[in-house]
Amino acid sequence: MRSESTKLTRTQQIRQQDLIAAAIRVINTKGYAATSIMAIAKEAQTSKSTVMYHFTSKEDLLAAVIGTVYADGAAYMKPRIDAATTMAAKLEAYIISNIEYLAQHADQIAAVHQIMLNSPLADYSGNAVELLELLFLRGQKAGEFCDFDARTMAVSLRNVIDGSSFYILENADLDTDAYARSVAEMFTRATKK
Amino acid sequence: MRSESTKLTRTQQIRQQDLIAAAIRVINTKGYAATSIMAIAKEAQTSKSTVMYHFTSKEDLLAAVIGTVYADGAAYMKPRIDAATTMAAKLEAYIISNIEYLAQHADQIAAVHQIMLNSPLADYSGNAVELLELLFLRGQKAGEFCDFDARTMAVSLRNVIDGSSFYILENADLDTDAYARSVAEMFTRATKK
Amino acid sequence: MRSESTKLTRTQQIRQQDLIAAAIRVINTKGYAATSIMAIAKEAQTSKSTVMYHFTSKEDLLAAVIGTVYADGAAYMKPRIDAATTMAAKLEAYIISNIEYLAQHADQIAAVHQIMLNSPLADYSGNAVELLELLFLRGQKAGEFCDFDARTMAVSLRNVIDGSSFYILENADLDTDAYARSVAEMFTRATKK
Amino acid sequence: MRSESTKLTRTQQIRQQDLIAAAIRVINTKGYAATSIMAIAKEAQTSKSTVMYHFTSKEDLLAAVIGTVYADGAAYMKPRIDAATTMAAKLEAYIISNIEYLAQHADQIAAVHQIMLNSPLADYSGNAVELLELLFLRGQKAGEFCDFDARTMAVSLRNVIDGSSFYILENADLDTDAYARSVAEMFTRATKK
DNA sequence: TATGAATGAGCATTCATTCAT
DNA sequence: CATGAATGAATGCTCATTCAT
Repeated sequence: MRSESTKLTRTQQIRQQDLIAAAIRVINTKGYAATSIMAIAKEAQTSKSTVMYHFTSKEDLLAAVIGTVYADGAAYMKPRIDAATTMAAKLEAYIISNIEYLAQHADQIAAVHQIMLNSPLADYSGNAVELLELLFLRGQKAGEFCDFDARTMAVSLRNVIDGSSFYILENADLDTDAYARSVAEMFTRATKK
Repeated sequence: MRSESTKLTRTQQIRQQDLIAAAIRVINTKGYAATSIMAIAKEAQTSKSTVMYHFTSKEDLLAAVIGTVYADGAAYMKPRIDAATTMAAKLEAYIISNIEYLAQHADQIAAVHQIMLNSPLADYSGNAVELLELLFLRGQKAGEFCDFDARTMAVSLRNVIDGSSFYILENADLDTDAYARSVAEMFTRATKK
Repeated sequence: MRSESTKLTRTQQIRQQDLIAAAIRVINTKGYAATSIMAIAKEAQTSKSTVMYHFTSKEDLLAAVIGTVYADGAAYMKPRIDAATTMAAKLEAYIISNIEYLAQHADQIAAVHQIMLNSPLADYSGNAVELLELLFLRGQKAGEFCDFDARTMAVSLRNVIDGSSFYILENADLDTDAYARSVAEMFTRATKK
Repeated sequence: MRSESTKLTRTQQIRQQDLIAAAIRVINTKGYAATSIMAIAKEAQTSKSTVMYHFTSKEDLLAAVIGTVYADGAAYMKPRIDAATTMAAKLEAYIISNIEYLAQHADQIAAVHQIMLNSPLADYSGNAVELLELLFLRGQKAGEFCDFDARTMAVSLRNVIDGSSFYILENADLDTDAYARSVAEMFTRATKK
């Protein structure tokens, strides 16, 4: 869709980020259905044509929104997971860092969810379930985890985390750290030997 | 909107069910955003006007989709949960009967989810979380469950179950009974003393 | 358009009059643009199809509304004009009986106006101007009226009378008898030798 | 609705005037009810979308039609009325200048009438009747006019003038100067002592 | 690099009309 | 006599996209 790796001017990058930010704001403010290029342009104080100039298509812009958020999320989580040595610790790090990231970027996450629910864009979450499944299998092989269906556990964990963003968004006064810890404990309990 | 009193002709009922089924198929196939009356009509092999003749508005049709699905879900689960005597057994019955129902009506459920996420049609799910929370609190008071945050657990369980319909839909060959049992075991382990 | 002189059943006549009355009510209540066959049917407590059964087309029904009102008006005015012997007296009788009729059937007249303004239905007012022009010419030949352009006078009088129905409708508390007399005096003055 | 500040491109102004002219033609040709955006677009030899691009809504376009017409009518009449010194002369100036203006812009005026009769767009005619009534009352107080109901006379004069635009439009070969003089004479006669 | 103009496709909805019963 | 069902055409309007500048 979008020009993948062509070098972008400094200004170009800034504009694109502006537009992505505007798109996120519009989605969360007006809802996905009302998120037209026109609305995004107005939010970013430019013209429709300018948005199209930078992204060539609506799908392209929306994909960029998803891409940006996913990359950020992974960048935040990876070092925290890597730092943990045992599989159980990695699981805990995964859950907590993921929910932390969610809580800090609730609006971006919500926007991404809306996009993915409405347009059958290439499944960016992609191998998230598979990677988790692998983590569980390794933990079982290492004797850290008890016996359970690794795939079901992986799917369930993703469902819990993905659902969390709505829960957090709807309960602004929630203690998200406590919530993250609760979920981590729950899965620790559900997996430990 | 639609006829309140069930004075519907035979043909009317049949047509309406046809159209509801078509709507469900379209939502699951093309996504909510692409679910236009035209698309539904084409799926049902009729004309746009015929759809409007039977439902007066898009919202009416969508509400009918939700309405037909929600009622019997509860009807299926309730006796199964009531039959269980301990809270732990009730939890297991809840999870298994819910996922069973989901599996048997996966496409309808998925469609309902999409409608409810995208349009603010009366929140039918209502107090599902609260009822679960109550179940967990009672189980803890009865000494059946260990100590955990009942609300987080309730939210997580609903997230896992709600997410399941998409998972089941996307994995047609999944052994849903085994999946239901896995999820039940997982929550049994996460809650048991 | 409509079956002109075929004998109508008693019930048929009643139904048709019901529907004409309903149409007038709808036009005055909801405005011409919202006057659909459906709306008329609802007002008359029947179905769309029944309206179509009695009138075959919307245009037909609307023409019937105009026809009914015009016939009534003429029936009311003619004896009063004929009773007058001089042309000046006929003019006065014309103006006063016309405005009287207008005042007593304000809603019907208003409906007719709306229909005629919106649909280019055969000009039912037809030769109203010509007949008036003739009256003026005869009055001038008889030496009752002064010298003026008979056509302009005829057109002006029709404009004044036609405009009156709106004025009467908008000023419910108007003394219509006094108003009718004022207009009659005005034209008497404008035409007398 | 439309741009308030007159920052319009050259092309924009031209296009807008084209479309306003097309709208007037359609209203007078096909009647208000048949005046759809599609019909206007076809008349202007463009597409529906282009009309919407320039006016954002049908109401907006129709309001623009009214707006462009109303202003200069008053501008044309006022100096002519002010130049007259007696009330009788003012009345004559009013009638003649108004019908002159009408005759020169018959189609625009007729279109405006149709729009205002059918949609409740701000009542531009406003206090026209009241102003005329005042003129008559002053003339009576000054001893120039005879005794008559000033309001009825005012309403009648407006009805005659307003009706004139249709009459002029339908009789293209009418000598409008003579017509204007006839009407003026008629009201002079009807009001003079 | 940015944008004004234009447009075709699509949307939900309304409506007059036809047809079979 | 009356009506339920069905439908094509049209309406105002939105939108992504193209193109010339």
